[in-house]
Amino acid sequence: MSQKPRISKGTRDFSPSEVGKREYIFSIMKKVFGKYGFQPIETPSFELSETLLGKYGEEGDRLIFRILNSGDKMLKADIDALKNRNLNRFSNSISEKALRYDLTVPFARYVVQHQNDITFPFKRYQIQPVWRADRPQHGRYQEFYQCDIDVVGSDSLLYEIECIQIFDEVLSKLGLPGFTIKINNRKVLNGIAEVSGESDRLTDIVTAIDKLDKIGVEGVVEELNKRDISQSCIEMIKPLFGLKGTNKERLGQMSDFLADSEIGMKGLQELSFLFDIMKHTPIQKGRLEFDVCLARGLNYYTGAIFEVLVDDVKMGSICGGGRYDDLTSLFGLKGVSGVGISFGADRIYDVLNELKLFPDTVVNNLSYLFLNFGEEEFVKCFELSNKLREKGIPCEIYPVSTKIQKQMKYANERNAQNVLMIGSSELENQQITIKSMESGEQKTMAIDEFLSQL
RNA sequence: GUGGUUGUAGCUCAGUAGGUUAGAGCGCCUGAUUGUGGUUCAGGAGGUCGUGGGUUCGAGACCCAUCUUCCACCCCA
Repeated sequence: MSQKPRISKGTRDFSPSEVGKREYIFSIMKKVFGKYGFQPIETPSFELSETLLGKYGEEGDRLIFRILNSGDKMLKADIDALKNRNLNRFSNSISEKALRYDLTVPFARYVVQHQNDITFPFKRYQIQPVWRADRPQHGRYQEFYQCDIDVVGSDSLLYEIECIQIFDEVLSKLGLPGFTIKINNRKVLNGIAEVSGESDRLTDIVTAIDKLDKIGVEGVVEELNKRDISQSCIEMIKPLFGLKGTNKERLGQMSDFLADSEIGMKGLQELSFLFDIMKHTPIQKGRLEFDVCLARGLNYYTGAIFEVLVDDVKMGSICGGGRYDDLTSLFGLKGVSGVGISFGADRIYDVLNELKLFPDTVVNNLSYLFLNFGEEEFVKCFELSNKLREKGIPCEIYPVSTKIQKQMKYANERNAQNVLMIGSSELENQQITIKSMESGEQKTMAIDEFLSQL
């Protein structure tokens, strides 16, 4: 009985060229992260449910993949809870583990659990897949990679600066011609809420403003109305949506607006510091931009927030991040401030693909293919293949002595750069024929000469 | 989670109003070409029409369920 091959909703296979491209992205990231002193960690693909549940809000809990208990543990199923439609209780009775939903919460757990072994400030990066039971859409999957870097245990603004440097360096190294690094500060948003007399409605204001890109000024106003924000407040913050001028000018306008808010002014101070320091740093392809309307949905941010947009490509943000003050307190460790950023691997992949920025070498990794002309010839090729591999040159031998036409076709499809031929005449004269698959040219030379020119 | 949308050969898609044996292009295999690929020509293989029910004398087409795809919302990378 054969069955139709299928893969689960929202997942993808990655073929050799795709993995090659992805690894290329990761390798550049890792190199840059390492240069700034970040070290890799990994956490398990699944955690105890209690570690994850309740950390992402009600909406988030719904999207966490849960792992069904197996064996006798199934007997713990709380049938009464099911009958009473108490689904939370029922699912807890049949599941005690869940797939990782993001890298931040497991990281917080890790920091608290290993607090005595860690030297603070602790700088780590983590590149692993995460899972969400979301409904798939273009660019949204149920399994995808996250690349996070975080520093915990210091509230120094130095680390905000490093985040900006890393954004710039990674994305420039990947070849992006231009991108905007948007910066804002939650304290500024706090100040806005405070000044406009709605400080207890911060979350509502933030989620509404966050949609500005998508729904425009009128949309945001409507959204604020829907959320019962007072008219006077709306009128007051509306002008902020259209701030003009340089970063410095905009900061100036904001400082007029926030003059009466201590926290707001603190946020502006932090931002000014960042922009001042960045003057002393060579920045490559990125462009720093202060955007008061940048909000980011996540609620745990308390200081700087970041988002990166690529120029001239229709795509949402490819990176994001920010400062959070109390993430580890969820697991009982208080007073540990952190700042972290995340690279959207899938989106970056799509952008590089669209802009054709992947180098050829990422995909064409087979330098030489030996054709197979028979047993004796094969032995010679085998010897030579070892020598090429000693030099780190990727090569392969065609496995059987079949029609040359077929072997050439294989070379073509494998994207081999060159074909090596040792037939009876070459064997007799200790020679080798090299054919370039791109130009079609070929030449015959002594085997020793071939080896010495590699 | 809410509303909509899609599914026919390996891929992209035709298939009229429900009516014989479900088609095309590309790809694949074989040969023209036993030491030369990406071009050409000739031939060939490949489909339980997503799955399960139902309506009908008869279903790829109509109805229901389910899975999947894509889209909008919620949310998010």
